Amino acid sequence: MGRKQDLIDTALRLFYEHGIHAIGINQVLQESGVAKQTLYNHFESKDSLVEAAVEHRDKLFFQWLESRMNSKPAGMEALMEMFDAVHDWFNNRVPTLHRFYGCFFINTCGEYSDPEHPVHKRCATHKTRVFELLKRHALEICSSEAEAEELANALFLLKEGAIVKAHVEGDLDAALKAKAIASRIISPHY
Amino acid sequence: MGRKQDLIDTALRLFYEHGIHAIGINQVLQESGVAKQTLYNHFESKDSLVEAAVEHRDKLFFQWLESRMNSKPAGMEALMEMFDAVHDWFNNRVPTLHRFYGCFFINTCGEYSDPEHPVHKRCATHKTRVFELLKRHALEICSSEAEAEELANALFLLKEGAIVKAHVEGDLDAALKAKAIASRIISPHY
DNA sequence: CTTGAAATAGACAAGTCGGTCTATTTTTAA
DNA sequence: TTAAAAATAGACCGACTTGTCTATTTCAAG
Repeated sequence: MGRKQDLIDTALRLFYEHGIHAIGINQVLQESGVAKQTLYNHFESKDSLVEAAVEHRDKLFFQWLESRMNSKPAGMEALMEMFDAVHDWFNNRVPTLHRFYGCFFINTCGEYSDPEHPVHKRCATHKTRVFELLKRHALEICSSEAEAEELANALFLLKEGAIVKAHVEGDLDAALKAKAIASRIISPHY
Repeated sequence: MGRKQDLIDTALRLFYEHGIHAIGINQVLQESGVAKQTLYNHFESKDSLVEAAVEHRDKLFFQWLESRMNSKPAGMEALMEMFDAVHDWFNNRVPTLHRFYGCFFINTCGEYSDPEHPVHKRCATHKTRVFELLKRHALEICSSEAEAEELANALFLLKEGAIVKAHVEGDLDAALKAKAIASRIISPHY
């Protein structure tokens, strides 16, 4: 599993930092120190390497976020912890996620706009997974499923907005501002 | 002004739909019907055409949003109108803005991650302009500058989050959901 | 009608793209 | 130890990249 994972790691790092279409296969090979034939032994095309990179980022990011939220009591506190977690991410305190260059999935959908493209779909799946994570915790403090859905949606939008603001405008406190708004939304819920 | 604007229009359309690095100069030339030398007569490089496209999109988008908001009484109603406006955008009812492929500025920052790059900076400027527009209206219904800043920030994050959700997950009602959340945030303000 | 600017087509350069192929070396297992 | 599998370097392919250059044509103003 060594070479294949090296390729995925290097590809993800370069794709995340510079965008996917800006990075050529040869650069991935050079920086990973893997031979070209080895790449095409493990992947049938660049696109399939891209899919693997997206898949890997999904795993990295989701596991990280889930474990951060699980470090707090389910419900309110876990939901608030999410904002502290992304705050750390924005400020480059999460080595696992590399330096912050916005959301890899948002960036990637900008390059694969067609919603039917497998890469775009894979990014959508990631976002849906995160949303479900929020909803699970929202259910702990809401009196109905519909209310939990609404709350999870509000927190999700604030989080996505904060990611955009942090990346585009370089606002490193975007997560904390989002958290403040979230806490005002969440308080009537308990 | 004919040929130059043709180039900008065509470039913007293609960049928005497919991403910037995925589109070559030759494709812009072919689809606009302009000769290569004419392009390099008006622009010194592809990057400078990219900057012109970003500038143009800023103008198109901002003027559209501002006029939509100005069609309502300043303050609360104008702020709510923003969500109806982007709802129309998401659902392809604003021909001026082309078919919806997410936010061109967010997408572009995904391809130009370096915050010092002129293209990235230009995208940041756009977002700041929109934020200031919101803040101007927030001041109409807030009792302090700080409060207006907070309100504008909340609405801004919800709007950005809705754009992301609409594009990545294909949620065409994202703007209406954001509006519902916004109206609950905004009501204590008056 | 003429002159000069603007636009044209298209060849050309030097380099990169994704991808294939061959031939050699390294690693792994029986 | 030996045989198969995996990885290697690097040539090679055709297409495409941004950008330059020449030579011709279109067009508008005097």
